[in-house]
Amino acid sequence: MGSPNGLGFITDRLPSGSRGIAMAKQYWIGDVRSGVHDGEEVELKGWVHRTRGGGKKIQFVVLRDSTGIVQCVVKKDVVGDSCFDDVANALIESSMIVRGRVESTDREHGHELQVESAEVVGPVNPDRPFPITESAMTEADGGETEFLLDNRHLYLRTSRMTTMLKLRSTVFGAIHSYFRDRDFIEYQAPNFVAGAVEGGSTLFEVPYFGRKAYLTQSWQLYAEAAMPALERLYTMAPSFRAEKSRTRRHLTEFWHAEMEIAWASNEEVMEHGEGVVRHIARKMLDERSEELSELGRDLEVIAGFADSPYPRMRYDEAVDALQSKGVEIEWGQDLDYSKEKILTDDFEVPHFLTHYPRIAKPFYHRPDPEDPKYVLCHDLLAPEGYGEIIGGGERTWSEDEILERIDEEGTPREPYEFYIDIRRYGGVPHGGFGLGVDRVCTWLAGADHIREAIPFPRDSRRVTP
RNA sequence: GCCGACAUAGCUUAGUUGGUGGAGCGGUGGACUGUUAAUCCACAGGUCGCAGGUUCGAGUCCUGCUGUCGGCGCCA
Repeated sequence: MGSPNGLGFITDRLPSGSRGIAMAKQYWIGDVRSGVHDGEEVELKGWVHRTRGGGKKIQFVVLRDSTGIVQCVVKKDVVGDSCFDDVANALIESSMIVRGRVESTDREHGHELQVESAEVVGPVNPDRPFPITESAMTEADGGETEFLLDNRHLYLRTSRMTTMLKLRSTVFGAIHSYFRDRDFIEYQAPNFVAGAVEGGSTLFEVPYFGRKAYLTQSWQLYAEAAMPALERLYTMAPSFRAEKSRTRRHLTEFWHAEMEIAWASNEEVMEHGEGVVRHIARKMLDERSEELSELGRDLEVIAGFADSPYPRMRYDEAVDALQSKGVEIEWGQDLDYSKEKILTDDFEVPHFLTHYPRIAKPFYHRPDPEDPKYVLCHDLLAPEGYGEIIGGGERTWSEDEILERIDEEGTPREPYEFYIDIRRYGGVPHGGFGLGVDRVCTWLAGADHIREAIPFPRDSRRVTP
């Protein structure tokens, strides 16, 4: 059974009182299910997952904590009348402390608790029973009904969502460890910004003491400012896009893992993009194989994401490939999702698309010195129809070139003066990428919708709960 | 911004050519007692999203509104 962070027995890592901290909880259901407590007296603290029986002599309570569920057997002649009635009256999601002996059995869970005493800590009022019922879960079948979205704060406790949140934690941890193990400095950019970063129409405007400010769309421009100071830097932070997107890949608030690296080529940035995604897949297998299986994920497929090299394809090759499949596309057009999807059908692992036409990409992408019709950029497309998970490339880094690119786009220079300044004082080649963390979680979990992979999804129609 | 669906009990839903809205889960009461989505019996729970219209009669047909969902564009 999965422990909270997938590293083995929970109790081994929580030495009681070793740091002078009173331990709130000593025993974990995940450990009980692993068998380490067989024959021992334990005290379990958790929530009622389900009750069965509830008669005159014996009843069964399936107790849940963050590490799993276990059946507790409550017999009237053992616990006494009053305790037996308290347990019988405890509805689903009541919190409870039970004490008793762990017994190995050949029944369903393999281990169960013979309860000697029990107390309800936080009861549930029968006038307002826990609203997430079996039918709500079964019918939704992992999907996201309006009801479950409205009750997201309660849906979080269900096994599917708990599993998702654990996978998500592993993805976040893997991204940090990838960059930190390679001497990247974690660096924070502001979330309130004054000007547009890209495509001003997708900015969220917020009142700011009589002025207008915006929520950041990306860490990138501020990362470039720190690039001459730190040389190798990364972040994981929310980004905000006011897009009325109604797709299974978009949120208005999403977690953005971004990196920037000095003296680097598009090629080197791509190596890190591939590296971090493979590292995430590897960590998922190491720490969360059980959770992946619970969600129906084939571990062999995930192993492919961790071990196989990611192919690269130039934009021109992609256009040829699409045209040979009879897709209508003209050179210079950006590749939208429907076309990406057709391309990803040919691959079993993520693959890169590089060298887009400069007219299809914003000014900060550096034109290819070998053929300035193209820019040195890359997108990483996840297979299985999950689409783009990374966008990055080399930055326009000389003052002349950045001014030329800004002017040809018709973008005003004024808001970008600080950005141009970076080029005026010792500009160097550099690059970076942004990775959609929630998209990676969605893809690796095999979820149908990005909303399933984040605790409180935000889109154009929902900011609650 | 564009296109397309849907809205019935706390939840998931059935509801025929328009004729007094049913079920499963959850809740309550009872039976049963080593149950595994426990089972069995009974009870409670509905302004059929809102507002108009057609009709003798509307959950059902029409119009508008609101909300939600799905897809496209945009992107991570």
